[in-house]
Amino acid sequence: MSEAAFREAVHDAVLRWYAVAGRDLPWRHRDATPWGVLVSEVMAQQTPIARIIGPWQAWLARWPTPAALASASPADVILAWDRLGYPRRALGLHRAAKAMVEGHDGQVPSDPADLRALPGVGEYTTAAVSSFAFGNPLVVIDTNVRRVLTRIALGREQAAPSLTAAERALAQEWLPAEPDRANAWNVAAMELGALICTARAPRCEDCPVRDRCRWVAAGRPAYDGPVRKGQGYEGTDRQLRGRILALARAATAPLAPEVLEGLGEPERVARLAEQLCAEGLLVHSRAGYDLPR
DNA sequence: CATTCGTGGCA
DNA sequence: TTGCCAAGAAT
Repeated sequence: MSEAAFREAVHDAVLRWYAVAGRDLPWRHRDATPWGVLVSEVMAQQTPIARIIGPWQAWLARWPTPAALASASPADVILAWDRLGYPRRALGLHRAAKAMVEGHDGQVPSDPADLRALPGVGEYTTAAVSSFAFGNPLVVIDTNVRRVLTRIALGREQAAPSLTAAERALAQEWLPAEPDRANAWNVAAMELGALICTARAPRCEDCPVRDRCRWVAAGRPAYDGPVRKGQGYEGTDRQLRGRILALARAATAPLAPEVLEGLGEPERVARLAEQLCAEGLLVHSRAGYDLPR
């Protein structure tokens, strides 16, 4: 069997699997707008899908268009983001909404270059919105797709720590030529990685391509490559920033200095609070630190 | 190219 | 119990 025929056989099996096993996520509905798709993609960056469904629905109900969000205050945006994590994403979405009002007639741009220019929109999100919202079949490469292709096509457990040119070429090679099929493959490959071909404890018994997967055929050999550095969280700046912002979200008035003292060394707390101000997540007035209301 | 940037659930 | 990791982007 040629490599092209191998790919096509995998496509067929995964697409058939997706048709019956794919999740009914709200941004996949026919009435979902490009704006809804964009919001879902930004929320999903490094945050589990299960945790964003509720917030996504609330967000779209409150701000159904880029113009609606552009009119909100940064504080409302940060509060609505709640605890999805990496709150700079919320500010990025807010700035992106303003940019769409200013430069794109209040619409999510369909031109990939215009999408890519929006704050918080990188290579992945550009491709995802292009494919899922506009039917423009750019190759979508996220952590799921990387893992799926690494296992099925290369027979290895994990992809390299960072996306390589070879991986991009592989994913492009694996993208079906026919546009509709390419778009369907993009979402189906991601879904397979999310539900079956998971990082830990993959459910190979339930995999539609278990009989074709080169990793399974090789006996599921363990990852043999550069050691990945764990994220680490306890005691980090990230943790403390999160605590500062959590206090600000819960407060209805500027945070008094003594409130912040309990979080750690005053110098460090002040440094991080100032950093949060520089990023637009807080403002510093005589009364103390507060959300940018 | 390596780091930084939240939060929470689960093996 | 705790380390791992989840639809990345920016620097």
